[in-house]
Amino acid sequence: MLQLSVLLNQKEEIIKRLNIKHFSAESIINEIEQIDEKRRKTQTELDQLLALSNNYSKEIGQLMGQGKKDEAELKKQEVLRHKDHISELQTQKNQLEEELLALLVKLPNLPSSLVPSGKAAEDNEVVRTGGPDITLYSGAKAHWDLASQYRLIDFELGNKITGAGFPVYLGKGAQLQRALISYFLEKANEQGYLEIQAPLMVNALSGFGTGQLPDKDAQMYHVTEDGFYLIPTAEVPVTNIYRDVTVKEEDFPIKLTGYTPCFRREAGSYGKDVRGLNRLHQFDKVEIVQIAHPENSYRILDEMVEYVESLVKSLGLKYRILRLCGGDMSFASALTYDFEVYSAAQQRWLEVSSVSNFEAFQSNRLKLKYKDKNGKMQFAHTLNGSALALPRIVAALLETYQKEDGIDIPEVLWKYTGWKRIN
RNA sequence: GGAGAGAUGGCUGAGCGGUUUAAAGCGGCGGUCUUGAAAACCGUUGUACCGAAAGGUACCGGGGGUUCGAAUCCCUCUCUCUCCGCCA
Repeated sequence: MLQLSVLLNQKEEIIKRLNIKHFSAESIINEIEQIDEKRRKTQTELDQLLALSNNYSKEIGQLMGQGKKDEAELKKQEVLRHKDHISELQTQKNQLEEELLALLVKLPNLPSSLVPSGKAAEDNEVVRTGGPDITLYSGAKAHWDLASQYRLIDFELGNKITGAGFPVYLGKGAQLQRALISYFLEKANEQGYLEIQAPLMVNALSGFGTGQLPDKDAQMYHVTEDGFYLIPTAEVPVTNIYRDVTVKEEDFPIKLTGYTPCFRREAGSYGKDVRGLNRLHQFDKVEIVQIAHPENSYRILDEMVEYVESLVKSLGLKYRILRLCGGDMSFASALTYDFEVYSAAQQRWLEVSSVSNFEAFQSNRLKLKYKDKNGKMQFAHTLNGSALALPRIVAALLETYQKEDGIDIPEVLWKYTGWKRIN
């Protein structure tokens, strides 16, 4: 959520920058301006009346103490004259505040100055490409065929138990999942991230804090009976640890990591996008989160990108890093780098990580602050990234390392799997 | 799931409906003293909003109500603790 004071002071600039996200903000901001003005007026008037009535009440108390009941009674009548007006103003003020929030929440975060203008995925900027070139033997298979040939993943079974997009991993398929999770967590620990096991369901306040709610909730499974949401990413519970928290300036940066399954409804997806492991309703992911001093957040974003790159590299996958354009980035992000690995058999790029700086956008919703050197409260910056999401990594691993008689897995995983080859 | 008790500032913990403008202690910050420190003593101590400022308003788990006036009384929700039941 953008800060109201900033919004009103730099109106033109903000409208211009939101254009990069292809969001026209002018009418919303104008409306905000009007409502805010009404809100201020209402509060000033209300506060004056409350002050008046508080004073009368105090006097009544004193008069009662002195036994001057008649005088007290007169004052009571005086206060009663304003009572209706006070409650009217109070209702009005609450209403205006609600309206204001409802509008504020509609505005996406401002893109940083590095964000390329552009409408869709094709307009993303390739920052760099890395990893080995892959030449497959003729007759190489897509990961879904490999998965069933070696009995690693049973999509049909998941279909039976739950529905499409909930695969069942078996044997070495399941072990590979566990190995990747352990590997990613151990690496994050080495980098100083505190490992967290967080709830897989969150309440609405948490969903609001990180920006999934309101309006963007079509992506989440909703447990209506209890008012909970299944998390679409560990970002939600992990970042919300710091909701309503004032951190000490010297504690920056706060580094957290967590493995969780992620649940996404993915309404409207179809075709080759959802084939095999390409897009699932439930998948595993290790997430890294940082809470940072505003002065350092972009240096930290670079650091996180470097870290994620080291992971992808260590798995020997061909990859590329994209700087997302305004049209392709998320609502809450100021700058996002996506990592894609090459699916050799499908001959397409698959997104396996998204690393973002949200600046103060989430903090403002979370009320996540620190006290600066002058003793003023300021919003912290939040960042997060996948490190990494498993299914597409598995898809790329299977396809990249397939031979005619088996699949070799990267050496870094051996100590977690206990074996080197699928055959 | 049932019964009972509770939720007060950074922490502990008082608080007959009206000098509560939330006591006191601890902690934090500043100062005096000291070569330095400790001790002692003095002062200070939250957040949000309105206001150019002076100042004002709100906040005692959340929401609502009674009252001229609510931390205090009533309703309701949430959470915590104790006991019982169930259970990995």
